[in-house]
Amino acid sequence: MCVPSPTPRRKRATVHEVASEAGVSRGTVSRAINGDRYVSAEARKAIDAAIIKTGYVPNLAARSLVMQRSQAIGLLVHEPHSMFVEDPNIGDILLGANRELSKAGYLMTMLVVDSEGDTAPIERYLSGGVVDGVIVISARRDDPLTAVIRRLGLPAAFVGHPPDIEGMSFVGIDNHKAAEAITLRLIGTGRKRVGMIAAALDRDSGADRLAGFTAALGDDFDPTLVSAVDLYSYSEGVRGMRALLQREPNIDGVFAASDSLAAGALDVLREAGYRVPEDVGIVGFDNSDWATRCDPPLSTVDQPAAGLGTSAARSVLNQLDGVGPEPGGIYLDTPIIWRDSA
Amino acid sequence: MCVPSPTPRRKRATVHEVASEAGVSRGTVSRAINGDRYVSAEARKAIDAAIIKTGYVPNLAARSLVMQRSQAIGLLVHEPHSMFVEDPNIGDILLGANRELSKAGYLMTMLVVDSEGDTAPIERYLSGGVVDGVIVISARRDDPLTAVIRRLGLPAAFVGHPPDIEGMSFVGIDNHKAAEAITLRLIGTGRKRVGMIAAALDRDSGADRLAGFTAALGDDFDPTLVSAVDLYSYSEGVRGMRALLQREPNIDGVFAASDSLAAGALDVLREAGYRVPEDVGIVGFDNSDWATRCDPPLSTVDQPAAGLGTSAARSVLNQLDGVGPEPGGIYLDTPIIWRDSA
DNA sequence: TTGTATGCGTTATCAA
DNA sequence: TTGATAACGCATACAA
Repeated sequence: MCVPSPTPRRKRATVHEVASEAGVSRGTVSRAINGDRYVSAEARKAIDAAIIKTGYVPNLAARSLVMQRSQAIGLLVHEPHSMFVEDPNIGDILLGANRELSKAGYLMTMLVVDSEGDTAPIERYLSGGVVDGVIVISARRDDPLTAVIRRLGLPAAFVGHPPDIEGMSFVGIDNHKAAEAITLRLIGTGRKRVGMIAAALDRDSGADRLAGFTAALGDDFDPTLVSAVDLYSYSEGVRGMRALLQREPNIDGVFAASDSLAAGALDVLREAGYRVPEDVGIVGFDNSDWATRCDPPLSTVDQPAAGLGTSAARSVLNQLDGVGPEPGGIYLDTPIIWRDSA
Repeated sequence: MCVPSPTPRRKRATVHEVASEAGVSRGTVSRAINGDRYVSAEARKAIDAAIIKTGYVPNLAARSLVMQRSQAIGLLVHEPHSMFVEDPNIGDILLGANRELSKAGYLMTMLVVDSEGDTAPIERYLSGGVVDGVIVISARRDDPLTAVIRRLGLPAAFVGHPPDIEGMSFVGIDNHKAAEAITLRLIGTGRKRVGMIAAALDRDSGADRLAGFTAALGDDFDPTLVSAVDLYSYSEGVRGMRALLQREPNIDGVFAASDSLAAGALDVLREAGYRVPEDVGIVGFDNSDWATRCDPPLSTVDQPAAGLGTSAARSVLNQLDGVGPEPGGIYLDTPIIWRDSA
C-alpha cells in the first residue's frame, strides 16, 4: 500500500560546495557573498558561476546563529478577524511598516495573535532570536505578550499606547485630543443633546476617544448618552444607535468612534425618520471609505495610517542602532475632515 | 556628545549554562527540554529549577539549523492594501489557517508581498530554511514567487488557483460554478438584459467568475454588458454600474463579482431611479457584511473563508508528512444565499 | 588577497 | 540513564 514517505527535502547547496566548485576556500566564498572588498575579481567570477551552477542560497538559520541577528522584524497583530474586517487602516499600516523595513534591509514577518489560542508559541518565537525587534499592533491592556517583550528587552514599538508599556516606544495619534476636537466642532453646530457610540473600551483607542468626548462636553456630559459596543463595525453602530434613541429620542448629535459605526448609526436614524444633519448631526472617526460612502458623507477625523506603520518601523530600527525609545512616544497629526453629516 | 551605542543585547542563557547550573550535562538538559523519557526525576527537577533561575529560552536558529526544520509555516499575502480593505474574507482565512497550524505545533508567520517592492528578500527568506512550508494567498498569474516556490520544492498550498501552479496544491471554491449558479437563478427571475461587473480579471477568482457568468448566459451573452473594473470595492462598483447604465439603460439584472461591488452598484441604480429588485435584480458574491447591510439585502454566494484557511494549512501539513498534493486541488462548497435584491 | 580554524546553541550518536 | 562529542551552515579572526 501507499506508505507516506517524508517529503524528499531538496538538497540545498552549501558554502562548502560552492567553494569546491569554484576552487576556492569557504572563507572566500563567504566574503564574496557578503560584499567584502578583499576578493579578487577572478575569484569573484568563479564564485558567481559556482553559485548559479549549484543553485546556492544561504541558510538563514545558520547565518543568524553566528551573526546573532536575523535581519527580520516581527509584527504582532491581534484579533485579525475583527481587525481585518473592520479596521480600514490596517492594510496601510502594514504597507508603511513593510516599506520602511525593507528599505533598511529588514524583512517583516507578521504573527497573528489569536486570542483563542495560546501565546506560548509566540513567546518562544520572540525569544528565539528569529526576530531582532517587534512592532505590536493594537495590544490590549495587560497583554501577556507585552510582559514577554519587556522581559526579553526586545526592541519594540507599539502602534497605539496601551497603559502598561511604561518606558517602551509607541507611535499613535492623540485619540483624546482628536475626539475632543471633533466633538467640540459638533457642539459648535448648535447641538444640545450629544451622544456617543463608544467601542473597544479595553483598547487605548476606544477608551481615549470616550475620554475626549467627555472632556469636550464638560458639565453637559450625560453618561446615559454613551452607548458602549464591542467592535468597530457597521452592525455595532446599528445596535449602539438604537440604544441611544431608546434612551433619548431628542438626541441631536452623535459622535461615533469610527466611520463604520457612524454608517450604521446613520441608517438607523434615517429609518427612524430623523434627518441628517438637520435633526441630528453625526461625526465619525478614521476618514475611511465608509465616510465618503455615506449619504450624506461623514465629517470625520483623518487617521494617518501609513505614517503609523513607517514611524513604528523607524522607531524599532533606531533602537537597533542604539538610540533609545522617544520618551512619551510619537504622535502624528489628525486633521478633521468636515463634510455634510454635521 | 551622545554617541549611539548598540543596544545592550540582553545576554540569554544557553543550554550550557543551564547544564552547569543543574550539575548535569548539556545532553541531559536537551533531552529534558524535548520531553525525552530517559531523564531521571532527580535530574529533571534540577534542570527545571536551573531553567527558571537562568531564564533560559531555546535559540530557535540553532535548533532549526541542527533539526533541519523550523516548525514554522510561511503565509504569503499579496497586496495588503486593497486586500485588507476590500476582502471581507481575509481575516477568517488567516484565523482558520493559524488555528490549524498551531494545533499541529506549527507557528504561522505572514509575509507581506508588496508589489511595489522587491520579491528578492522574500525569496531569500523562503529559501533560507526558516519556514518548512508555505501558504500563498491570492497569487497573481506568473507570480515570480510561484516560480521560486516550485524551484525550491517547498511544500505549498495556494488559496485560489492561479493557472500556473501545475502539480502544486490548492484549495478554493469553484468560482466558475458558483457564478454560473447564481447567474442562472438571477435569469430565473425573468431578467432579459443581464450584465456583470467583473473585477480583478488577472486573478483566478475574477476570471472564473466572468467565465461562469458567460456560461450561464450562453447565446444570450452580450460582451457589451460586462464592465471590468480593477478591485473588489464599493467605489469600483459605482464606476462599473455607471458604465453599464450608459451602455444599456434597459438593463434589468446585474451580477456583481463581490458584495462590495454590488453595494456600489445598488446605490447608483437607486440614484438613477431604478427600483431593486422590481426594475433591476442584483446579486453579489462573498456573503459578507455588505450583503446584509444593503437595502434590500443582497442575494449572494456564501464563501467558506475559515475553511479555506484550515484546508490550505492541512494540505501543507500533509505534504510535510509525505502525502502529496491532492491532484486537482480541493474545492469547498459555496451555497447560494437568496435574499431580497433579486 | 586567501585559507584555516574556531565558535554560534542545539540536537543526535554512541559509549559508558 | 547519562556524558562526551560530532555535526548543522555560516562568518570571522588570524595566519599565511
